[in-house]
Amino acid sequence: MAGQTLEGTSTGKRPTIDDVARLSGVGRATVSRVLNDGPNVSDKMRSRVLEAVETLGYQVNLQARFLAGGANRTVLLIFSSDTESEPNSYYQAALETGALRVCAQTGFELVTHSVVQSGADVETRILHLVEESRCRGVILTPPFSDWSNLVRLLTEAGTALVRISPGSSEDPGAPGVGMDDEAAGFALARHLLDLGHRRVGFIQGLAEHLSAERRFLGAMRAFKEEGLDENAIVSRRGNFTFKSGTDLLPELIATDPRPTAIICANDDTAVGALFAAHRDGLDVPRDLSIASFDDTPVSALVWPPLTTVHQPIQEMSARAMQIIAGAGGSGGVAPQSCELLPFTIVERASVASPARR
Amino acid sequence: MAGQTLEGTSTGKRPTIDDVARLSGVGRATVSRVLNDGPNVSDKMRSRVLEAVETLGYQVNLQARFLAGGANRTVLLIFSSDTESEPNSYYQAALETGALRVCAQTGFELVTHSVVQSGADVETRILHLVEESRCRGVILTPPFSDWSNLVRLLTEAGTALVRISPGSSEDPGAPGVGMDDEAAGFALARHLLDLGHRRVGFIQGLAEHLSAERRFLGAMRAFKEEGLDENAIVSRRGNFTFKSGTDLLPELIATDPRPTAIICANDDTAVGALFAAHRDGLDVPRDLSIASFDDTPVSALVWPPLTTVHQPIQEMSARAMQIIAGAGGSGGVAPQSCELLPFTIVERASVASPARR
DNA sequence: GCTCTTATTGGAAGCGCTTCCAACCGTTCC
DNA sequence: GGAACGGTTGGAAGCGCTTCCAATAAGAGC
Repeated sequence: MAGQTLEGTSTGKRPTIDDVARLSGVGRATVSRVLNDGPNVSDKMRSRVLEAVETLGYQVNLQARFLAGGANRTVLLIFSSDTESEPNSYYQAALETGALRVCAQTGFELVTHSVVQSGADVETRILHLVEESRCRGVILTPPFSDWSNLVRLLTEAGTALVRISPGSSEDPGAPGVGMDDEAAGFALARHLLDLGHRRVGFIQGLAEHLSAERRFLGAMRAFKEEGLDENAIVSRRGNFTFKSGTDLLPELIATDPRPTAIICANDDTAVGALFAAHRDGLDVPRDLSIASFDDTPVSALVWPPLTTVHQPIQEMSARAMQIIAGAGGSGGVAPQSCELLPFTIVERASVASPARR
Repeated sequence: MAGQTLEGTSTGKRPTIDDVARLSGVGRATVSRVLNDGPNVSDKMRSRVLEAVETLGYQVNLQARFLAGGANRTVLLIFSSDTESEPNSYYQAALETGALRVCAQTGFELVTHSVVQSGADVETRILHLVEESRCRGVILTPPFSDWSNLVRLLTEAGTALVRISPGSSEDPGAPGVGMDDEAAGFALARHLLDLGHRRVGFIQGLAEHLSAERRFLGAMRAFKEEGLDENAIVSRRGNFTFKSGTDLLPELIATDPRPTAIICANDDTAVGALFAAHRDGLDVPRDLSIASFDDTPVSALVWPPLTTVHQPIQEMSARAMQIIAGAGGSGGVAPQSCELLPFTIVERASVASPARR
């Protein structure tokens, strides 16, 4: 081979691995090994290559790397969007932020997809999305995380899958990350009981969101263990919206005897209930305590601020990303378990002991 | 050539373009043309290929397509994240949702990045992100959209760049999408004037967010045109947070004569101000009107709901995506102008005529 | 000193796709 | 009737990278 042509290296184009190889006077394969922390590279070679990379400002072409068989570093984050309703923006943004944080550390890329939940071919559409992207992993958010058929399809497609807040932690299938919703429901109910409440209303969420159902069941268990009368508890089914709260609160406080506290499936509903309470001239918490789940920012912004169960949303998605990132080339993702992150009850002013009647 | 080998097409692997070519008995180049809606393909060939694609369930490998020179369909959405503060989740989520909607229609992929704003090498880090991804375009959100050096660097790197809410619409550089902040500020101030307010307080945002400054200037223009006294207006500088509102409201209402209305740079600040008003025993809107900008969901959830200027966030990012998607292979993005989307004042209960003293 | 291992190294074969270009075909025009 | 022509078609050359594999260098053991 004639003298190594150091000239004519790059002409406006980005440097390639061959440019690096030429500059450092080594083979292309060696450069590749250095770039991938491969084994069997002498220190001398390594530093020579690294130096060339530095001077050339070389950056690998990820598409080429993947084409050639390297592992893709893309992870899909899939949200459900109802056709018209505003998405639950905080929940979505927080999940994303948590995942993004881990991405920045690990060099992964997060691609977000919002899939309209209606229509018959939803599962197929998602499957297509995943296959086309050739991604390394998928993070599925509720309620998709509970669609066991979808979970099965994706798993069969060989995707590293992590589910956010799966409804049942024993459900076989893919691993999941969530919090112990049943225990959270129990704890919040217990908190109200400890303050002296004996008549409680509950505004539930959508039945298909299993994790929300588990919160409800946990609360019911607390009431039952306390020996409360069956009809000491009144519940109505909402759909997680502000409107659920404004619409259903009147129904709950119309019952006799009137509840002294209301638990809502999520903060938005609670804020709606609070709004309705103001509207109807009730003083919170003197006349009525209101508590909820999630601890989204709005819960601290309203007056009075809401007592709510803090759900570690960012941590959940961060953990999900870690699981995928750690799954390595093919090492099976952690066993099909569901990691439960700790929750805490954030006590604010919307809850107090019931006024003596 | 011997009989076309229809057998042995795929063995567990995904079908490739060659499989399609073989099955349909045409050349690989023709398949490629069909897939890309290329010119000069007879209907007969086209339908034959399409049929083969169908039976094989073929999907292009995007990485390979890009490697071979096809246009990438990835767009980067870059957010700024302060080290620890909670991101403005609604703003972020709404921008993303808008962009995602267009992505779904156009087959683009949105990759979100959250870049920590502190540190000296921020611009370099962003540039790296962009170069490494080989993306088709970049959407820059505030305050990055006003970093003219960054804009210049990215433009020089040959990226299709669209800025969200750039501070100045005349600023040369890349195209932008926003709303007429100056006019919005003017309109909101005018609204208060029309109701009879003559003493107004203003809680500003961070000075580096130029679009917020323009709102302030617009409001000041309205006051000036009305002939209000210089010191009829009191302003304090906040940082867009709830805390800004709670902290600064007392200062504003401590002035003599006391303002009858407060304008806040954004909803969070207004919610804080409202919180402080409750705390300090003021009745909103009887004792004090509060208005703000953005119309994020929280503005409708608090009591009383806030009068605020609706900013079409989703539409802004949707438009940004369209500009990038429409920029085609290389056709220069629309001239370096800034598209201004219409805003509207959403009248709610937090604003009323000042009480007669 | 010489053969046998073992750690390094570079050549070359693709990964799946786009695109240039030469070949081809049915027309149109002189 | 033959030359020129524009619409079609398929072969082949990469895009930049990983990885298999043969080749070489360097120790190790007798």
